[in-house]
Amino acid sequence: MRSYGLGVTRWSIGDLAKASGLTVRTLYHYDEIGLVVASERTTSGHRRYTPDDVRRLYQVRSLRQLGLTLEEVRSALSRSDSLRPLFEAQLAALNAQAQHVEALRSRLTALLDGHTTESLLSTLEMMSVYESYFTADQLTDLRSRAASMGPEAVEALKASWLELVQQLRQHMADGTPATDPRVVELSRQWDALGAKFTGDDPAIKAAAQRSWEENKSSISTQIGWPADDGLVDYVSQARAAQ
Amino acid sequence: MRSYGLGVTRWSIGDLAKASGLTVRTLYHYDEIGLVVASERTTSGHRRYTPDDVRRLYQVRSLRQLGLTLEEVRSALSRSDSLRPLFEAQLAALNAQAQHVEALRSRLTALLDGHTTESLLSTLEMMSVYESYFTADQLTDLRSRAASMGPEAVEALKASWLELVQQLRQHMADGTPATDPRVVELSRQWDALGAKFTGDDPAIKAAAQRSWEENKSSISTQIGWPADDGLVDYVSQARAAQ
DNA sequence: ACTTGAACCTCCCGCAGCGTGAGGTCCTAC
DNA sequence: GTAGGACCTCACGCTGCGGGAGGTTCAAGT
Repeated sequence: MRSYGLGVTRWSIGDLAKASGLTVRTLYHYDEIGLVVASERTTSGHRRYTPDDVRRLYQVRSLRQLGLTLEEVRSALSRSDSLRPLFEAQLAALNAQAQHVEALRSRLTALLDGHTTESLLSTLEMMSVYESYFTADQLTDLRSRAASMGPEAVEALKASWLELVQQLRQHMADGTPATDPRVVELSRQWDALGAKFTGDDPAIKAAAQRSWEENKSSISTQIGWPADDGLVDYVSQARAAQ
Repeated sequence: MRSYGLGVTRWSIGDLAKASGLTVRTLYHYDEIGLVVASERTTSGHRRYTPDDVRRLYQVRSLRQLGLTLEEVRSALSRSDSLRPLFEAQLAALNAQAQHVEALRSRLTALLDGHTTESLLSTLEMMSVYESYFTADQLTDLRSRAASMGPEAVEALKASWLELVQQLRQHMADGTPATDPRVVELSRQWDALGAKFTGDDPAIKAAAQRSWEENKSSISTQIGWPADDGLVDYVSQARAAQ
């Protein structure tokens, strides 16, 4: 910082960086994109920040500390009307982000609590391959069943399952109504295949049926499958139209 | 998907994208970086994914859903030892992220609850310019005082304040001990300047003094100033050495 | 007056994880 | 034969800077 008499005060980029706690590179960047520009230059080209520039920088810094992007900061400073809507939107975004992080956390803790070290990846793979349409309890059953079935049979079932899912997604993408006979037929194959996985033990079947109904809406968030996927509901509708 | 008899099943990139819910571009990307490569190609160069490729893709997808980066996924799949340490590290990272989001949220809600629409930005600016060394209540007082002082006087004070902060940061960076006479002198200027801001109303002064002592450790987190900044403590030490 | 080291300047590449064309080839169906 | 969809390979764009190269300029000491 440097005084030129009569209260005329200018800042060099390095001093401003130290005072604000930002880096010189960051100030260059803000200058480049026109967010905080040094209003003056020395004859040799060195930036000189005026008090107005400094004030703007501190405004930018405080808005950044609320988690806004640089573009959001720019528009916040350009429009003179209320900042409240912007802040409320930001709060909503933060809430969504918090929810997302929380979902990841709960899944990870559940995984770490419930499974032995070696089974982590295989459990994950099962969860993923079977498209999250079974609960964690069911997956435990399934793994033991898979072990007794032998790897080839499991591979064959997987392939069938994947083909089913792919065809159903195709119909969804095409906008085929769930009541379409072809979709209904696929949903029956879906259930039949599910039965092969769950086996013919009536206790497991009943439990699968029950937990399916109970969890179908929460499974997607539990396992992290995007909630707007809709495949589960699609199949449910087809099953109902049967 | 396509069968070539005897259970030999290959997937085209489009079908695999539909079945997995990822985009074709994503599969290209995974192929480019060698994360999930199509083991085969047709004579014309079209990718054919084998069942092993498909399984690997689902493993990748499930690990991605836990919030791992692509590099973390790669190393997780390459090393055959336990995934538990990796998952625990990821959980720790998620916890830190949750804390960060929570801090932002609380600051925003506090702002939205406590201030009128028009004062949001000016409050933020004050908070930022005065380096978070006053509480929100004090800032309310200060704004009214600033209004009665006139803008030029306020600017002059701001400039002095910024210069002080810059010099103190410089001493901190240089490793000057807080007991150094120069630093002690600066801390006295700091207090004197603070007195100018808080005015000579003894009630405000006392409140400022009290809340300063009460809040000095929590202010940084409240306002979001990095906790490792240390400038507040540095000044406190210098004041004590006086 | 000269030197030296710190501070400053302007390019420019890099990062994660793809999105989004551009421009060309291939495959299948009619 | 041809239309349209699926596939291919570049290659640039996004966020918010970090970091380095290679060249001036400034302030202080001799």
